[in-house]
Formats: sequence, structure tokens, C-alpha cells
Amino acid sequence: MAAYSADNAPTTRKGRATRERIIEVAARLMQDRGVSGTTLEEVEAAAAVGRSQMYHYFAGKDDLVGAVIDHQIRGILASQASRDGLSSWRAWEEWRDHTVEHSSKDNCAGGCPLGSLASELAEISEEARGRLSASFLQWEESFHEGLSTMKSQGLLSDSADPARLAIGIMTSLEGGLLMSQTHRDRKYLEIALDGALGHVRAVGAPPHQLS
Amino acid sequence: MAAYSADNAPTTRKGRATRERIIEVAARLMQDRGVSGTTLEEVEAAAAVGRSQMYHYFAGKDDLVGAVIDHQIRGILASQASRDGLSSWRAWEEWRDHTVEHSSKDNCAGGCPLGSLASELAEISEEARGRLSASFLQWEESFHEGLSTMKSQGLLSDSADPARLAIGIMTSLEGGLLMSQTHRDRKYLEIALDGALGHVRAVGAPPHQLS
DNA sequence: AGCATTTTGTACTTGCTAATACAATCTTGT
DNA sequence: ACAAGATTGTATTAGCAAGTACAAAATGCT
Repeated sequence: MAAYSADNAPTTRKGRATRERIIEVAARLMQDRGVSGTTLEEVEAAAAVGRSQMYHYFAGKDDLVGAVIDHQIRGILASQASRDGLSSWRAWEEWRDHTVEHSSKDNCAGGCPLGSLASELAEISEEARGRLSASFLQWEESFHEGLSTMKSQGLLSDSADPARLAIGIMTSLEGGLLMSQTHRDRKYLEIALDGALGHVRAVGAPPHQLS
Repeated sequence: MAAYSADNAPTTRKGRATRERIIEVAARLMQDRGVSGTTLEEVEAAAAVGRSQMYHYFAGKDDLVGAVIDHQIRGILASQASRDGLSSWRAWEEWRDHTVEHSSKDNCAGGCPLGSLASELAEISEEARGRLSASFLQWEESFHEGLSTMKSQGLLSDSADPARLAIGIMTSLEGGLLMSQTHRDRKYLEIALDGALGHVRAVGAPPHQLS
């Protein structure tokens, strides 16, 4: 997938830094307060840039939102690539713990960087929905790959369906994050992830390998 | 939980009808386009009421949103009460099918009546977050009750934890709805619910009762 | 019927926010 | 150094949406 087409792609080092700063700040604010709860003025103030810089690098708010989506999925995939590609039981356990701990910061506020955007934008902008769908697919694919590797290593039984299991983990993750965010209680995400991973073990592993 | 405190409670039949009409229209529009994507003007037009009626029955937009949340959870609980309180395997199967079919209308558009509101409002309004949390708790409790009944009837093993299972179903439901909405593909909700209910069967039932 | 209360119609105000215009300044390559 | 282009500052515009004011009409009660 091509990088997001900016209004004016930055050529100088300074320009790239400015554009990046805008995106990072916008991503944070939009996850906190939602897209329509975040004004360009707030982004500009927090990023210490002016109106002209905003419109120099982005065609408008929609354009910025697109860049934020790309930024979020990049961050997620990068964070996951650094944990062994989720191709061992241990990696999954660490991922589970890390995910819960990360979400529990600030009283489970914020929710999922992509999920909160998806919920807000899916029905409003078909373009944003498509971009979010593609991003979630990449995320799901990273789960899928790890599980496939485990299957090829005999850690999952032959009858296991990695694609299906990946979707189960994805949906449990999103539901758990939303419920923990709404209730301000980490137990929802914990139970959701334990259930999904438990399912992977139960369905995927030969009986004698169960703990 | 007391009914939502309106600015002016309607006393006449006509007044009640007007207020109800506003809430129903607002609920539909807000689920489709989000809260901040729905203007009071649009609600007024669709409900065929004027500005003065809106502000006569509601103190403002926030007040209307509160009434919409109450309206949504009432509808959900009513729909569920009419299906045997989810206290048999058959009831759960029917619930699963009905939920998937209902969500698949309009290409999985809309998502969850409460979930989409929760995602949008949780970080913006503490009052709305509390109201949504309480509503989800009631929903979860309706799952819990059904599962508890099944346990007392021996349909679930003694080691089964109905409260935990209820949370697992709730999170899978929300995650599945969000993913199906984003991808416009019912399979996400199907897999999520099958996983959660499969977990109930696997963890809850004595081995010899597994299909 | 007649009066008090509820309900409704219309016009206006206020504030915010995305978007634009245009000029000034900085960077880079030669 | 010096153009050419990239980057940034400031001021303004235009439109929308929440909320308000006030009067008119309908309704219910005795």
C-alpha cells in the first residue's frame, strides 16, 4: 500500500519533521477526543505549527485523518515485529501481558488506536472505512503469520485454522479494549484475551500438549 | 436506575409522542452517523418537530444523548427478554443467528447501538461514559442470569464461571460487531460469536456432553 | 366556556471551525 | 552569493450548528 498522498510532500529535513510532528500530535489527540472532537487549531497549538503549515502538508482534515490512520497501523505493526512475530506460546503470553498493561495505563482510557477511529468513521467516510479495513487486515495478517508458523512447527494441530484463530483474537482484542475503556476496568480485556488465547490452545493443540 | 430527567417531562399524550419520536429518530441517526455527526437540525427535520420542541423536552444535545442511551439499552433488553432469557443451548443458538442476521442487514452497517456510542463518548463525557457503563452492565447481567440458570440445571459444569463467561460473550460480541462493521463482512461477527459460545460449551460442559 | 398550562412556530444570536489569501522568510543546489 | 522553490506567519472569510427569545396555538381541567 502506497504511503498517503499529502497535499505537498516535504522535501527538506525540516519539512519532514514538521509533517511528522503534526501527524503524531493529531494521532494522540484524535485517539483521546475523537476525530470530530479534535480541532485543527488544537493540533496546531500542540504541535507548535501554524495554519499555513497544516494546509501546506495536508489537503484538509480528511487528508490528515488518512495520514493518522497510516501512522497508527505502522506503529502497531512495528511494535509487533519486535516481538518475534508472535510465533511461540511465550511470545503470545508476552503480547497478552504487554497489551493489557499498555491499555491499563491511564485507567484504560483511549481504547484501540484503530478501533476508536473505525467506530467513529466507518459510517461517515467510505474512504476512511476502506483505509481502516485494509489496516486491520494487515494487523490480522500479522497474527495469522505467527499462528501459521506455529502450526508448521507442530505447535498447533493439523486441524487448526490459523486464519480463523487470527480473527478470533482480533475480535476479542477489539471488544476487550472497548469494554475496558468503557468500564475503566482492565478485567474485560484480560478475560477477552485469555478466552481467545485459551481457544487457540484448546482447538489448536493436540490434547497431550495442553498444560 | 431512574428514567432520564428531561428538561420538561411531557404530561399530555401528544407531548409523550413527540418526545418519543425525537428520541427514536435521534437514536437511528446517531447510530448511523455518530453523535457529533448528527445535528439537532437533522433530528428535528426527520422527526418533523421544531427547535422549540427539542428544547422544551431536552435541556440540550447532551441531555438528548442520555435519553438515546437509555432508549437503546431498553430496546436491547426487551428484545432479549422475549427469547427465554438465554437459559438453554437452543436459546443461545437462536440469539447467535438473530444477532448475525440483524447485523448483516445493510451490509453490516451501523455496528452496535451502544458500542458505537461508547467508543465515541467514553473519553469526551464522563457522564455519558458512566451511563454507557451501567447499560452494558445490565446487558452483561442478562447474559449472566441465563448462564447461571443453565448451570443450576446442570447444563454447565460446577467449575463453570457464569460471570466470566458472560464477559467473554459480551467482548466477543462487541469486537465482532465492530470488525464486521469496518470490513462490511459478517464473518467477523460469526467467528467471534462461535468462538465465545464454543468456549462456553468447552469450559462449561462436562466432557461427555460435548457434541 | 374560560383559564392555566402545555405544546409549538419563527426568527435570531453567538461562537466555533474548516478553509483561504497573500506575503514574508528560510533552504537548497549551483 | 543568488535565484528558485520550500516553508512559515498573519489575517480573514464563510458556513454551520448549538442555543435563546418570545409569541402563538393547542390542550386539559373545573
